[in-house]
Amino acid sequence: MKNFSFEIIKKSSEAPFARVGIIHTPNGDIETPAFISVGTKATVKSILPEDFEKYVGADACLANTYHLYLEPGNEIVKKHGGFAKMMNYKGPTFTDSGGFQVFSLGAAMGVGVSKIAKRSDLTNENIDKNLENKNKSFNLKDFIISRKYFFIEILICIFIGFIFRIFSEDMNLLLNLLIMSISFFAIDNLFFKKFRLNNIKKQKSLVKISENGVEFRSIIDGSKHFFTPEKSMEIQHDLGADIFFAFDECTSPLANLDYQKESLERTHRWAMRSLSHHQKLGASEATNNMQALYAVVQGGSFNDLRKHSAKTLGEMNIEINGEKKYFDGFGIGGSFTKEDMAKTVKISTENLPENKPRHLLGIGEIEDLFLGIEYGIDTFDCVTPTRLARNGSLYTKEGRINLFNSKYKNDFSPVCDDVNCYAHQYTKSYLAHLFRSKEMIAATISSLHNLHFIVHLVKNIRQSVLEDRFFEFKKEVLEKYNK
RNA sequence: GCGUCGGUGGUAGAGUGGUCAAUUACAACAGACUGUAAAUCUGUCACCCUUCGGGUUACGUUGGUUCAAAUCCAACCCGGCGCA
Repeated sequence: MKNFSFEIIKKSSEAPFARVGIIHTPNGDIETPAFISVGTKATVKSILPEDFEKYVGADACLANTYHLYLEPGNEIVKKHGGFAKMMNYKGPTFTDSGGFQVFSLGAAMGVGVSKIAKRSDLTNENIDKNLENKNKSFNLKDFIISRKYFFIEILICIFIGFIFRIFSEDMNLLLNLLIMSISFFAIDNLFFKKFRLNNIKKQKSLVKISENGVEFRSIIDGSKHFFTPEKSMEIQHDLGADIFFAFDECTSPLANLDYQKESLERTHRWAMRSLSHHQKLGASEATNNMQALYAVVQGGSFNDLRKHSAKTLGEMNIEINGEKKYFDGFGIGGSFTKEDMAKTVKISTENLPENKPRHLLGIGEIEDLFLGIEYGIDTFDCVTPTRLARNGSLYTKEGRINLFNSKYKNDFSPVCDDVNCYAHQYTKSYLAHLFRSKEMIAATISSLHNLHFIVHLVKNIRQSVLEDRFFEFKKEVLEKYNK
């Protein structure tokens, strides 16, 4: 059984940052660049773990701390000997720290913000609105809109106020107003409750961030849980992945510079606490392995912050018995616009130590994979292939298709023209039928296909770097895909 | 034959005098999805005009009452049930 290490086999002669390497882990090697499939709750959704190994040909998979902590609970996972054993998966594994849920259940909750923002959304107005949402829990406008007969209620109250005035003419105006407002709430609650429009109510954030950590509300039952960097480390030690991440905050793309700065510094302090607690915990009790810990570079779309973050985390260390312990690798996280992605990734990687692996968190569209590799990314993970697959979208060399479109009812061509792909043996028409009739294996076949497609695309990009024809391959693939 | 209940958009099924081109669900047709609140979500869904908006025809058929009818009345047609 090997300990964690990373070796670079070749640096691209064309793209100055691109490289080919191997990450050695106790559970096998990952030939980089590689796409890591996501299996949030210790299952790659809709696929049997054995089929995942057999048909996808992926090098590794990634699970999530927050989700496994809530269900079935890290103690239970630990008793299985880690999540990989639990799901009978034999390859290398990752766990995410729960840092992404700080965003997805927090700033993004019910607001319709994705971590990849469109530049058009990044107006000052939206950024201000984002701040407002954070500061205000009561919104007068929503209060009024949600009451269908608000003005009738007001009229009734004014009428009541009027009557009171008639009966005692010397009544204090303030008292009169008080009576009116009390009667408003009384009437509102007694008679107009059923006319409230609840769908206007925004869903509230499920997280509260403080210096010490993050208070989460369970998405399952609403119960309160407090994550600190130490707690995240402990859970991830129980989950027993080969590679895991320091607890961080994934900020909203709508956050302004001041907030990004404040959050970044906190994420750095959390990184230090993660590193030190990881060393204190030692080898994972679940697996008896010393896991590899990655820090997460943040800083949004701001160049200075990204550079600062990469440098700080790259140098961060803790001295144990006279030996300095550093992070084993680095994740690049956070949010940015599509346009800023290249710049952001480049600034991050060029300021990180060269001999350590870099993982681009949650990125995985076709163009982005080329982009990431071009700028020195070694591993990716992304939910897109499996989520799209479940929703009826498939990757093809000619672009993405939606199998729900009526034209596929009569399309008898194979789902995939790669004979090595499991989906090759079925027609699009059949798969379209499975989707329309809501049959479960629609998701299975599609997920196998999409994962196979992406995993092998990255493998092919790796090969193209080895053969010094990265740009040629990129052009060939993207031209066809975006046609 | 008598009695009784009913006939609403592709389907199921609300509405029972103006707020109704008609709630809702399903189906259909599109779109979205980037460290998984996601087998999810959004939009369109009578016809016409250029969007706001406006116009036309529509709740079995025909006629009536009314300023106003899917909604009330009458006759007819069709269906379920009960009795002969």
